[in-house]
Amino acid sequence: MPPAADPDLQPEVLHDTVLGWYADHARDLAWRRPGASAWGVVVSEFMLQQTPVARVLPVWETWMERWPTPADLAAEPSGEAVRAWGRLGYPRRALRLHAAATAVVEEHGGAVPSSYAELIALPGVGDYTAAAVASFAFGQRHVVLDTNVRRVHARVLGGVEFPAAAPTRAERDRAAALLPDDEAEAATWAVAVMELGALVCTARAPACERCPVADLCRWRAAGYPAYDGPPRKVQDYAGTDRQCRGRLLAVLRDSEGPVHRSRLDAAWHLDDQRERCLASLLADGLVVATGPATYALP
DNA sequence: GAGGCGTGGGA
DNA sequence: TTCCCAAGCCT
Repeated sequence: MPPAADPDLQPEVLHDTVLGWYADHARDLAWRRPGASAWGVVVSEFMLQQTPVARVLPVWETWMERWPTPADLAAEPSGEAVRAWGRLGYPRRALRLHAAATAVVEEHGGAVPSSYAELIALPGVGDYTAAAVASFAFGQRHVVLDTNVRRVHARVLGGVEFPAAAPTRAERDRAAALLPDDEAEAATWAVAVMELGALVCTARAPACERCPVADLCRWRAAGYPAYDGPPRKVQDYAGTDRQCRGRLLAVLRDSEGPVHRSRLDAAWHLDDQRERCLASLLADGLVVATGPATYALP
């Protein structure tokens, strides 16, 4: 067998190393257990979009107990999903999950579809979530490109600290080239690389001393060059419409029935901003007007 | 394609 | 305390 151009990055070596590490270090997350349903995986993926695992766990448990199937959720008003979403953040995800459950019932007989094409057609399901569900719930071979995977690839393969702001074609091709040929192995590879990024190759403090592929890592080999790309944008929060919307929605979430406008007025001090945010919540369908001056969850 | 969209916690 | 970031999606 001829020597590879870059023996450090033989795919088989990376596969074996990462898969071996995953076998020993994978977290025992509820949605990964053998008995977990495809619906359970879908629910977890919606909740995990931009929200840490630790905060998702308890909500996922109560959610799945209350709505063990898509039909169970679809049978309730979407407002119940928003209420049960609690403080996970980005509550439009709750609305989309409810809409996805409805679509599963109406278009797929109540069973979560298994193909990428059908999955990505569901509300709130983008490229990542479609690939993740097809891979994790159905064992298929897909490029699963989330923030963890992108960071691991940027470092180990690209030799840089962070990936570009948005996935590039080159990144996608690189990930595809590295995907194991075997379907089952590819599915495990996808979750294993994600887990490595989540537990070891983290954004702020990578634990290279615990990393199974440290010896293969180009970023490490290059001496950990500092990030020199465009500024990575951090979102402001205090005083933004997002915070205002959150305050308003919290009032409705914590109330049994419709609330009077005065309750919302007390939740935010700036009149113009409060009105604008209430209007946007109504437009999003997160809030409905139940009377001349009363509002409720849908 | 850039910007909007929640919330909480660790460093 | 402040800053950064956490399994994205949609317009």
